Amino acid sequence: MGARVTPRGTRGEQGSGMKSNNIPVPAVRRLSLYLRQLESIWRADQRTVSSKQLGSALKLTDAQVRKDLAYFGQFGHPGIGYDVEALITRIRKILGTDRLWNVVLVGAGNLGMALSAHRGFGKKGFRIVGVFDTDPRKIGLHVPSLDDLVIQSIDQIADTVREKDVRLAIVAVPAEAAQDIAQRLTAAGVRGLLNFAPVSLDVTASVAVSSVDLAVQLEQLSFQVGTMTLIDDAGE
Amino acid sequence: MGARVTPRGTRGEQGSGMKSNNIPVPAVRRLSLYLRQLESIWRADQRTVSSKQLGSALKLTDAQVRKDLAYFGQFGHPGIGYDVEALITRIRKILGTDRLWNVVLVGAGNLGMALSAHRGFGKKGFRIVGVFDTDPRKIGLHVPSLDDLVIQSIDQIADTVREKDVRLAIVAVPAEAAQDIAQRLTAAGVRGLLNFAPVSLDVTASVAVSSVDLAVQLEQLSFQVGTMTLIDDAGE
DNA sequence: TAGTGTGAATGGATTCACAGCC
DNA sequence: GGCTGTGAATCCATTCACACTA
Repeated sequence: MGARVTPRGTRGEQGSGMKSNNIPVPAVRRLSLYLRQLESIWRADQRTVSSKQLGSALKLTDAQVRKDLAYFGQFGHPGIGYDVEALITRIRKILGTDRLWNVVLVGAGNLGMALSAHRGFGKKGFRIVGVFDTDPRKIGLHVPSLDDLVIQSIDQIADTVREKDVRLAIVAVPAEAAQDIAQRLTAAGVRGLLNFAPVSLDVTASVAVSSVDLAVQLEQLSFQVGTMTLIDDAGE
Repeated sequence: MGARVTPRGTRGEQGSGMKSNNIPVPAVRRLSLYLRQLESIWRADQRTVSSKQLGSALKLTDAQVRKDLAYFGQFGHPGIGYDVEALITRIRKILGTDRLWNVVLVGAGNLGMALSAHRGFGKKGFRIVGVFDTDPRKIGLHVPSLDDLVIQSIDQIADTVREKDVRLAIVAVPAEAAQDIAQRLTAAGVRGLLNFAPVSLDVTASVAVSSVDLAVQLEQLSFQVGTMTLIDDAGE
């Protein structure tokens, strides 16, 4: 199972002789969407699905879907399609969500508290086992949605990470604090960061970072709406 | 200024003879990051920046930065670099954030309320001018962070969109409700949707959609951490 | 010397098209 | 007839390398 994602961006520091089929980054991103769609199809009591059907729901071609899935193995049955339940199981295993992940949340502001209450995480097997903040007025308060949790001081992150075998962290602190928090988290042994602060975090290559900048998302829409209008004006 | 983004995914319905330089989608995404970084550089009192410096802060090559910026015009001065202030102004204009955008927010749950309080939107020129929900117990309540706003019924969306010239909407409702809300919003004339519901929305081609699925983000980290560990085990 | 802008070359990802299977 | 898996072809994005400019 030596699946490896093609590096893109990070220029290779070393060139070992390992071949292994490289999986495109975009294919991995789509894998999550396939899973989400399959779960919806399963809830609709459909037990089998074709690449064409799966693709059209996500606005992808059937060939794209087949190729993506083929990167990870042979899941389909010619003439039949894919077994929905089996495919869900396989994709969960590939993504690593066939087990529980303990997660810590840093930043107990508006966004942090909303994230602590977010039901979607639990459904996918992510459990928030610690909430941290620097504000002394917040430390000690109970987290409403996570009833047995109390907001702790940042200094206690390392202990929690070790005790609860935490590998993922959510960073929901102001931009100025984010780099320092990232530093502390990686030093404590966290392997992946979901960053909501509007800064580009600088971390070791062995730590994965995924950033969501809410304002940037709106900015992209602003651009798209602007250019679409131009196209409309041109009379298409 | 007939900038057009390359379509990817949507197969061409028509083949007009218009050439125009196609801008890669990834370049547009990076444009927002350049802007964010430039604003940070400006706050650090630096007035000029090279493609190399801008790139290294974002882990991109200098060539990438130059090519991206060149898609939109000639901004740099050989031997000098880019004028930070001028470049900020130009990028804001390209992205359309050189003016205010009125935005509506649908869904007054945990996430919706956190988004209403998010300072990042205001800083970029996005103003929330209406908050909507279906829950009768919420309708009429004041939005704490937006003091002159009251939560309204979904039925009033169309009026607000018309009166306030709203083009963008944030969808923070449960998955089951999202498609219906998207439908109402587009019918009311909204041109771009920022969707937080874990579903793929089906809308007219003239409406832009940007989706953020928080659980999917963690799922991607789970995958990356999993494969990274495999690589570590292999002894790199 | 330091640095941009850009054609040409490279490297990846998507789509095509079809052999093979149910 | 319907559908997968996959090499080959195409399309697109990134990187290289260099002419050119301050």
